[in-house]
Amino acid sequence: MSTKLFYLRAVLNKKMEKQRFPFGMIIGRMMHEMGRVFKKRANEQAEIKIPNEQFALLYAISLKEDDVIQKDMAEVMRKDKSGILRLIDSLEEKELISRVADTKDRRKNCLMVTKKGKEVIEQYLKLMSELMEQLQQGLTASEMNTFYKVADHIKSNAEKL
Amino acid sequence: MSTKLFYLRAVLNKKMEKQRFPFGMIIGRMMHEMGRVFKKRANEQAEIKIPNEQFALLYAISLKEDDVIQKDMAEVMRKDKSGILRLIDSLEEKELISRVADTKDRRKNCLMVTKKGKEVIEQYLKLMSELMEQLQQGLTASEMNTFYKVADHIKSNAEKL
DNA sequence: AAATAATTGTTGCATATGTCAACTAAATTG
DNA sequence: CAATTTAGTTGACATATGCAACAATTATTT
Repeated sequence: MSTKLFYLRAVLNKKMEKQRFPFGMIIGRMMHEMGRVFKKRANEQAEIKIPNEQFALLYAISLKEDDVIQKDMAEVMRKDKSGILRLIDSLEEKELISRVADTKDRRKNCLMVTKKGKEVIEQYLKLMSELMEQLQQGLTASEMNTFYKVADHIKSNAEKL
Repeated sequence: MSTKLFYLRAVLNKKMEKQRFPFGMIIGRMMHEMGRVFKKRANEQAEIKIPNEQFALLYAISLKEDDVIQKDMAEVMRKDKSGILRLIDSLEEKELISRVADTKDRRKNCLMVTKKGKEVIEQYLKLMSELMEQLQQGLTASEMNTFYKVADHIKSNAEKL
C-alpha cells in the first residue's frame, strides 16, 4: 500500500471516529461519569448535600467580592433570572446564603454566603480536589495543562457565537 | 525574597487557582456554552428539534448493531430504566424510533430507528461537526488530540470508581 | 407441574432545572 | 409628574433524574 493511501485512510478513520462519537458526546460522557462519582461521594461524605447547580451558584457568589445581586449572578451563570431566583430560594432554605435588602436601592437583594455556606464550599472543594487527584492518575501535568487550555479556548470561542 | 519562598508562593498560587475554578466547573462552563450555541443553531437550522438527551439516546440506539432493548440502553447511558423509558416515549411520539415487541421474549421491546430518525441524526451530526470546526479555531490538531485523550482517560478512571 | 424467583417494562411520585410571560415595586428619565 | 426601565417575583409548562412499587413474562427450583 502506498504511504499516501495509508495516510488518507488514517485521516478518514480519524474523521469517522469523530463522527461516530461527536465531541460534545465524548465530553458529555466524561462529565456524566465525573458527576456520578462526585454525587456518590458527596452523598457518602458530605454533611450537607446540594445538587451541582446549586453548588456552582453558591461558589460563584462566594467568589464575587463586591455586592452580589441576583441579576448579576444570572449574567455570570448565563441563566434566566427566574432560574437563579429558584436556586437562591433553595440555597436560602438550606441556610447557605441569605438575602439582605439593599439599603440604597430597595429593588435589590444583596446575597451573602453564611458561615454554614462557607463550610459547605470547603467540604465540596476538598471532595472535588480529592476526586481529581484520582481521576488524573496516569496523565502528565503537561497533558492536563493542554486540556485546560483547550477547554478554556473552546469556551471562549463559543461565547462569541 | 529567597528562591525557596518564591517557589512556595508559586505552588500556592497554582493550588489556589485550581481551587478557585475546580476542574468540574471549568469543563462545566465549556459544556454549558457549547450546549447553548448548539441549541440555538438546532433551533434555527434543524427541521426537527429534539433536546440533547433525546438525541444522545437516539444516536446511541442507532450505533448498536444487534437487537436493542430498553434495559441495555439504560446500562449504556448509565441511567435508570424509567428515565430511558420516558426518553423513548418522547422519541417514539416524534416518530424517530419505534418499539417492536420481541417475538421470542414478550417482555422485551426492540428499538428501531425510523427513516425520519436517521435523517435527524444526519442533520444533528452535520450541525455538530460544523460547530466544532468553528470552536476549534486557534487550536492545533495535537492539542485537540491531547484533549480527547485526557477526556477519555478521565472518563475511564471515573468508571472504575 | 406448581411454586418461586428473576427479568423487562411501566407507572407514580419527588426533586431539579430551563424558559417564557406577566406582574409588582422601586428607581430613573424626560 | 408621567413614562420607562430595572430587579425581583410568580405561575405555567417542558425536560430530566432517581426511587419504589407494580404487572407481565420468562426462568429456576422443588
